[in-house]
Amino acid sequence: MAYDFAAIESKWQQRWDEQHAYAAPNPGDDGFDPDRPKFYVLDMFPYPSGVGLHVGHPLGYIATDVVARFERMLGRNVLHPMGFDAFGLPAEQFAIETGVHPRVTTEQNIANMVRQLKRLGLGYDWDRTISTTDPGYYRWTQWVFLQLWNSYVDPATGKAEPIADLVAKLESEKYLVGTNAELIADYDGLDAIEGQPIGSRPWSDLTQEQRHRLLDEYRLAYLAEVDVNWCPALGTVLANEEVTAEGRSERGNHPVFKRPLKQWMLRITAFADRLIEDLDLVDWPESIKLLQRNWIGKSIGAEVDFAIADGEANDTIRVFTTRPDTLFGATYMVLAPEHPLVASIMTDEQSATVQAYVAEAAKKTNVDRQQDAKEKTGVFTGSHAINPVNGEPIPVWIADYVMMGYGTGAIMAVPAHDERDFEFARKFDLPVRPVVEPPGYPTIRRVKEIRQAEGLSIEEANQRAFEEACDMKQAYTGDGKITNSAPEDPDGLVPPLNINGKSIAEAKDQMIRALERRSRGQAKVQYKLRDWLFSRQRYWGEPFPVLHELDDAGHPTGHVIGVPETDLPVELPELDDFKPEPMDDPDAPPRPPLGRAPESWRIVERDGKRYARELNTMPQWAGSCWYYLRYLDPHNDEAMVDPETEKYWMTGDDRRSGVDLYVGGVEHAVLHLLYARFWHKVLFDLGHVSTPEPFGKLFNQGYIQAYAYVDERLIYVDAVDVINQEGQPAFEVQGLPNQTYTYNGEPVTEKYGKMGKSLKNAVAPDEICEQYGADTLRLYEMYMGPLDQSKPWNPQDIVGVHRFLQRVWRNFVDDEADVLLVDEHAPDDDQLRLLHKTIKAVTDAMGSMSVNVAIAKLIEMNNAMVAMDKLPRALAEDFVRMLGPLAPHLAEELWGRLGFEQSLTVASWPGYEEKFLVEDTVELPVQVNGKLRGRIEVPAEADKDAIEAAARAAAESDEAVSAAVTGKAIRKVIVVPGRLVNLVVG
RNA sequence: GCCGGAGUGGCGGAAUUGGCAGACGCGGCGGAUUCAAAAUCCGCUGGUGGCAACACCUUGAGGGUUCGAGUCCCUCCUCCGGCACCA
Repeated sequence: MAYDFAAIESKWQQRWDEQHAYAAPNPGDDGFDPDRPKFYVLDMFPYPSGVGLHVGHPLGYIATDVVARFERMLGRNVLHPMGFDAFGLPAEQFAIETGVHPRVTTEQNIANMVRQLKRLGLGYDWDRTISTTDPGYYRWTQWVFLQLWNSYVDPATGKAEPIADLVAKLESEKYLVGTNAELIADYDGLDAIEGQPIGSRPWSDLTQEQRHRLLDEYRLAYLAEVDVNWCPALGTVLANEEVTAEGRSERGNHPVFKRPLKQWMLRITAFADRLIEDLDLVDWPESIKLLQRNWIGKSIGAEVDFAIADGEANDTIRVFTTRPDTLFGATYMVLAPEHPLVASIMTDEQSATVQAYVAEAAKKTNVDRQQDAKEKTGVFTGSHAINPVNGEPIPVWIADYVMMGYGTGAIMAVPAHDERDFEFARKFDLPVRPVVEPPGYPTIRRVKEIRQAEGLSIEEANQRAFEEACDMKQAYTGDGKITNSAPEDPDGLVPPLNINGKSIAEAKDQMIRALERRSRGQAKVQYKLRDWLFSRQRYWGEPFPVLHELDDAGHPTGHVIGVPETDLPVELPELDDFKPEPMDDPDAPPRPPLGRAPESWRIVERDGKRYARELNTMPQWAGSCWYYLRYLDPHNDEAMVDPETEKYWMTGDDRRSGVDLYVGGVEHAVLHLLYARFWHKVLFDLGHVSTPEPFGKLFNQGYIQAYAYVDERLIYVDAVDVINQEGQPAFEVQGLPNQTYTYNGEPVTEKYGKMGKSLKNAVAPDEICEQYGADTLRLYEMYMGPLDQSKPWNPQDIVGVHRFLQRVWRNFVDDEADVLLVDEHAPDDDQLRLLHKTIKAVTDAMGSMSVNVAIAKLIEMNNAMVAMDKLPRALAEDFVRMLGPLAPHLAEELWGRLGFEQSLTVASWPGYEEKFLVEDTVELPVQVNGKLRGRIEVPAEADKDAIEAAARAAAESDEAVSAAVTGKAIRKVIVVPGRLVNLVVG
């Protein structure tokens, strides 16, 4: 009988399904063994799309399945779950087009994908599967949201704590409330009148309304008016990543506008520091850590307040700078065009120019601004500000190279030491004053010389000296010593501050302290990270578990209460029409689809008051922020997850905290992976989870790429139907040089990219399973190359691994007689050595996720076994065990034929480590003058002397070695234990 | 522009992390089987020279460290990813 993969695979898939073979027991369940260490291996769960999986999707799933099976083999209690991230725009869009409710299509899509996944023989614990759209699931998404809403970050601890604790601290006057709603704990040192710090008040002085507002300022989930990407044609806000570079919606290509809207926000910025620091706790690719660090974008510097010289006396312009040390070099200031002070500080003469510039800037999108970045533009406001350290008035400009969205939207410009400021100063002929002396350049002395020689002013001499030092080509941003500080203030208003000769780091420090003493600034840490815009005007998402209080007239009062936990979930109402409402007017108020829900859903009465439900829904990312926790205890109605269960799966003694291995694509580097870490930290602070980080080890799999073809209009055509000039299907005979391709007789051009629907080059796994079987597909995908690399799908290569499986089959089973070719004779020493070597290599390779190498070793071993007359049983059994994680169906079948009743792929391998991982002898290469001449076998424990002695013996006895040494003296013997011996002769 | 990562046969890729470069697979060539084809099996397959054993060359380019470099250091080139006026 030939290798009948179809029969074998369906037989075993059915059996695994019936037996719930991959169900992992929780503590307290039947079959739970507390002595087994846990191993939690997780895939990034997919979106259940209507077209199902293509062969690129399961790449990561197969890898985790191999690891899961391997770890199970080593005796661990393995949790390997799968679920679906099913809320979101595509389902809704599809529903709008077809009129079928998204729940229906979602369920169909999930069923289809489960079928596809099972067909690949992936050993998931299907009893634990979840879908984010299931009310039993999103009930807990809402619950987590309420945790956020009911928490604040305490300034003393930096941790999330219940908002009730804040109330208690305010009531006991542990905290007073400052003028800007800041919490003041240690008010001993502040100026006080009658024991109370100026400008601060106790909680008891606040009105009900003020208390409400104050708490809302601190909640981790809050409502705020923010600038959002508003797409009137789609009737919804969009996330930045849903907007194209041209400022249009990714779906439908409609214009997108920036506009302020009141939206739910999550205070992720309160965790910015910890999100950076705790990256040190996890085993993630450095590139991903770097991406997150850059995204959070921490800058350490200072805020400095500049008084306005000739405007209203009270106005100050606050700037953020990372270079407070260069404050003496600030020769002008720049405000972003959107800066709120622009209108009040421009002079009458300049107002027309300024207004024109501001209006022009408002029309530009961010993208235009970037494209215009090469040419700086700006206008003078007519006003001046006072440099707080030398009292000098400097002009205030407006320019769009300063962004309102970062820092304070205003900068002090130091053209001598900032490239952008330099460029701007050159263009508008503003003074450039160097205050950092490049090493080796004596600026101060040179300035003096120039002044004496040419009788120039300080300003002019500085300029000249700087031109010499920097060749006037660019700003000097390197290290150096401070110069030019502390010029005298003619009015004597500002005490001189001399920091000349200090290093940049020292000068930053001194400058900040000086600013603090004068109340003109303070140290400040700035982040690029923004708070997370958390609401969408869509139907197919989680409803918010909050209620808006209404007054008697039915208008919102602005007060919000949380829905009690016992009333969760807030289910999505049934709607006949869930379309978002398109509108032409970009300023019209949004009308989210939930506004069309029946009044019985929208309006709630509680304690005699009327409340309106929130009509926005949560964004796509919400459900995926915590799903890895729900897998642990998916049917729990009492809690998100049982604490004991959470502790067991998320903490391990000898392993990393959290999920032991998390595999997914890089595209989630800064969104999902950052959001999930944020939620996890909140849950950690509140005591709901036991680890500070959710994912101990992260692995990014590469993409499967494939050729794609575009016609003359640059539109992708179905790749499978493209033929080359010989009439062969291009998709099967790939990568040939100098080919011409046609589609329906029309010429097309070959491209190359990520496999997927948009390039029309997707290959369905079902086709491959049909033709070669799931084991072949699994093996091929693992064999293509390193898991973290992108690699081309090449159908020709599939036969290679298929032949391997056929060879394995023939090796074990006689084709004609259908009998086993294995008997009880003992393997000889060479065979055993080969087996040990292979198992060691396979183990090492699997451990380092190099599954492709592990497969190569198995092929090598099988090729060696083919040459044997009959397989010794000991060899055969261990070979099948190693094959188990990679080709589980075939391995199960052979295991059964070897006479075992118990399933192989859920069993552990007893005695594995003692049996194979102990090496007693090692083979060392022997070199003569760096050239390999022979090998010696020495005990693994041998010390340097013993190895040297063995090598000297080989120089006498070993033919090749002695030939190389003959006639020459051994001058030196280099011994690297465990590695090599080198005889230096001459 | 800045920050990452990578360059090895005709192709995908190995190389115990400084120790026989090219494992394993594809493709190619030759052979077996077959009326024939597909499938399958066996042998060869980095380059140059040689009938041959063998010799020499070879990991993007150039230099360096070392008994020994694909691997480490410096300079340059190319490709891929991320960020992009972030003060």
